[in-house]
Amino acid sequence: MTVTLADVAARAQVSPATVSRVLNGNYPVAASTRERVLKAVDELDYVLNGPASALAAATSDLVGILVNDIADPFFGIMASAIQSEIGGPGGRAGGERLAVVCNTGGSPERELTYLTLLQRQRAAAVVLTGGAVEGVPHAAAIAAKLRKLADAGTRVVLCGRPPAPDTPAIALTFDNRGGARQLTEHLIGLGHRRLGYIAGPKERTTTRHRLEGHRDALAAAGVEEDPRCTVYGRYDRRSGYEATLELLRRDPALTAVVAANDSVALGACAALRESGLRIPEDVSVAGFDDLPFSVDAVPSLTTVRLPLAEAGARAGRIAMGREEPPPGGIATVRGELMVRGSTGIPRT
Amino acid sequence: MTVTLADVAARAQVSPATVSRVLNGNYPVAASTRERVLKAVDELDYVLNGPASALAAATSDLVGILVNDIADPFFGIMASAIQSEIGGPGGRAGGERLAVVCNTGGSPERELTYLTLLQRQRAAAVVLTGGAVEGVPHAAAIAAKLRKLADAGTRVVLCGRPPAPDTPAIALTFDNRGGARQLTEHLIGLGHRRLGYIAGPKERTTTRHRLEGHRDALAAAGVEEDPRCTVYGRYDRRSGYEATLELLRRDPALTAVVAANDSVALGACAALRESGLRIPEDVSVAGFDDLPFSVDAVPSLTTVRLPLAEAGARAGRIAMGREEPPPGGIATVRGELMVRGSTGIPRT
DNA sequence: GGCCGTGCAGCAAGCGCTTTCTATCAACGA
DNA sequence: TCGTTGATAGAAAGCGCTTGCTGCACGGCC
Repeated sequence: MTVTLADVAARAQVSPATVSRVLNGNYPVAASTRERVLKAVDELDYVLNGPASALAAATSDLVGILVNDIADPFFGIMASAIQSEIGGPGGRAGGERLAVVCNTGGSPERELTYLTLLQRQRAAAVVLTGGAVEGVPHAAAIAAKLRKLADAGTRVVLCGRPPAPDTPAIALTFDNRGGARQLTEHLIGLGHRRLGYIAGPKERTTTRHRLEGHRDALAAAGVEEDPRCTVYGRYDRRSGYEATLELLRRDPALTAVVAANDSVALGACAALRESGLRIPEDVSVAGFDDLPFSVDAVPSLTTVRLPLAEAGARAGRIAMGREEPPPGGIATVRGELMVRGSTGIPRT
Repeated sequence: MTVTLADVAARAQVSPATVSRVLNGNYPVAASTRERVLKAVDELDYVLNGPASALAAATSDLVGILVNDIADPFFGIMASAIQSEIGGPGGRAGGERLAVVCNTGGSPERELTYLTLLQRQRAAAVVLTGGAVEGVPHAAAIAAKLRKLADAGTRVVLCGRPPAPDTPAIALTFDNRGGARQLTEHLIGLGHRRLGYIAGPKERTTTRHRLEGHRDALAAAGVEEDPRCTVYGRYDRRSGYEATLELLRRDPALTAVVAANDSVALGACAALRESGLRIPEDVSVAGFDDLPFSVDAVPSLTTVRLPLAEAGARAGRIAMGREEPPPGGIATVRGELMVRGSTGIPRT
């Protein structure tokens, strides 16, 4: 059968307690004893029983990372950065932790279930990334769960998600609103007045904030906004493609398309091109996030760069207690406008 | 303190054993009793203690997914597909399992450490994705670990990775060699004779197989190959950019660039464009994988489509024991040549 | 010389759950 | 009416580890 602590103890001629202490290194053990134990561990190829250890110590080395869509680099980049700080193998942290990336698909139910699963595993920390789904029942349920997790000693960090009120969760929030505003201001500054907006899924905070920023800019510039110029969709390329065709149908004279994110913007570009429109001569296109492929689009995409990796790394450190949480438990992370080739002055 | 099974039992006026049986549903319990128990669970907001349960039952509901780079959609797509079949919340499988995505960064050491961590957690299954690192010590160490995992009852599946000899691991291998060969044959068929090849990291199986397929095609067509026409790099855009400049320096007259994957190809496109070369009029470019953004490149990328999602889903099902493993434990998954706008006849 | 502080190691009591074995009880056929 | 059987429920023994407390030896100190 599998090797247990007791087997190692027997081989090293010490008590199980001593083996445990050698392995955990949290109690003085004579050097000679330690060596004997380590030798036995090695010879027997002993691997600690995680569940047993977690049970006895009432702690776990699991850290959960919740993402909306793991196939989307937006989340992949953040998850990667978080994980690199979590420790895990190769991380700088001593204790080896298992970072668990969970794919919620953007569904609040699955999010909740994953949180329960993590609670069940007595996770050491949980990082929730990306926009939340709005709506009282969901928000309340998630908040309640986060509170319970925190009560049980799990550190909870939100990365790229608005703060969860009445919750001990630390929030690193992206300034989606400000970024979107800057972007649209840029377009307005170029002379655009007829802008189409392709939003994300309707009930997401990210969607709402970006849209609000866009509208703020329009309002500030005195550009009146036709609600028909906003189309809702998903955060993917396909959605951008379809929404753009729809926008073009509604207003063939629009001169700019602002997309909810870069993938959507790429889909928009494809649709415009197929419609015989040049970018940016006929129609300007702007994205959001500045994912790695955006600079490679032709023309390269004007967008708002979000420091995904930096934010993720910081969230990871906070989750591990290796960095002070921001004052008030909330920090706003700003984006940076990247003006590139896909936006220009409107056609006359 | 936290609520335990005993608390629930007390409240429902039954024994802990009965509560356990209700929760696991693997033993007859009278309907009335079950209801009483479930009510108590609900009222107390009881959450099972995972470690304790795993310890007592000697099983765990953790499933590990190892990926080389979680920020790369290649792995994100596979991981997403695997996870969707693993069960997890929302999955069709009844038992709720926690899918753990582990980011190895392509390092065999970290891979090994993650495997140990999963072994420690007594994972129910492990899926390793993507190419392996070649080299006897590593391969042997990984094989030994896989054997040990399998011995301990963990199901081991390789997805998009060559079979691990002397190992009970089920392998779903991509036909990288065949795909690469087809791709290069396509280019040769167009009339290209001076092809540059941008390979991935030198010690990876994926790199080697794709390169071999490329060379097979060249050899079969009687095109003699200059080793200077192959440049090694990483599997990212940057690498493609730099490698292309290098290739151009070595042979300004080349008419086609074959890249190790789509990201690399995109970088190659950028470099060519900056060098004043048109695609495909001056130089053809081909990628591999057919990631979602590849069709949006301008011109859209000729590449080999790998059924990442399908393969991942299948790997997930096999890992869960919901699908028969292929005969011999090995299946080859073929790619499909996607001819698009980035390849054309060579300039004269 | 007796005492005590110090440094290490062991004992043993759990951690919260699962599961085997046993007990109970009602129904039922003989 | 009684033994038998089937369906449930409970008692209790762990699962493999951690850790508070105890035990012991050694050396320095008064």
